[in-house]
Amino acid sequence: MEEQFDICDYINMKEEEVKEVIRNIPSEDKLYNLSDLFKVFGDKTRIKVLYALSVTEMCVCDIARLTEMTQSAISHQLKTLKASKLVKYRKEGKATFYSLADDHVKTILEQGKNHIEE
Amino acid sequence: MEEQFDICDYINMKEEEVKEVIRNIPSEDKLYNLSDLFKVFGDKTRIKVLYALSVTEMCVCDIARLTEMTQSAISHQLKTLKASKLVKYRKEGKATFYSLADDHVKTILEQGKNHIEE
DNA sequence: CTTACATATGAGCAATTGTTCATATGAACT
DNA sequence: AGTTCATATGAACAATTGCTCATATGTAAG
Repeated sequence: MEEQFDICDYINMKEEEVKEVIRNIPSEDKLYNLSDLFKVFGDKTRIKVLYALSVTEMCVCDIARLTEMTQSAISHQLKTLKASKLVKYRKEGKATFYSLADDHVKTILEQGKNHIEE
Repeated sequence: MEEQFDICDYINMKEEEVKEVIRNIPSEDKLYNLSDLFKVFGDKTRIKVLYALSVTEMCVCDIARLTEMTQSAISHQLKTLKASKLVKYRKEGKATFYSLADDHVKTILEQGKNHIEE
């Protein structure tokens, strides 16, 4: 059995706790999805968009206008938000209206706000 | 008054909604803090660490061992987590024991998990 | 079928990020 | 003092990211 990490010699934990920690750490797959989801929230522009959409559905051009970003930048970001299933959309003529996909979005934003506001 | 964004001509919203959207978008300062907080969750290694610490406090070397990362990588990440007030620590001899700063951490992870698991 | 408008998208670039490696700090023990 | 162990930190590098710019797609109206 070879050491692959340059870490300390002793384990400062009870055998039982070690097992529970290992059991508690999600699978690589889940970690990947989870971090990917939070990455999406980790950008000012996207958070602005989400807050805007938490009021009402909006077309791309109005999102751009109210967030003070270019149409292109917003369009790129909406693609990201769509990929994470945080927003959905419907087409109406030339316009595309975006809205929040579900209530998780608001809840996650709310929890984040709680943390920074204390 | 000059146009600074290459967006559409019309506003597809009621005057009232425009006002509410503007009111609802957080200040630059708050957006900065919020996105910065979520950025911290946006990394597999840091999420692993947080899940590990959600079981029990642990010293750096044990975190490294159980997350299968190097001591240095973990130490750097703990610095980030500390800066966001997601973890706290106490020193005991040569070792430093880290633990979750509060329950928001678990709640935020929980909400994220809820979103990806549907 | 043109033209105009709304949105999407690809390439390119600067900025940010996570890891590794080497080294520094600091505590405990001889 | 010197040695060992646990942790922290700085520099460097590859990888990722968010924007801009130019252009493509698609819809509606003339």
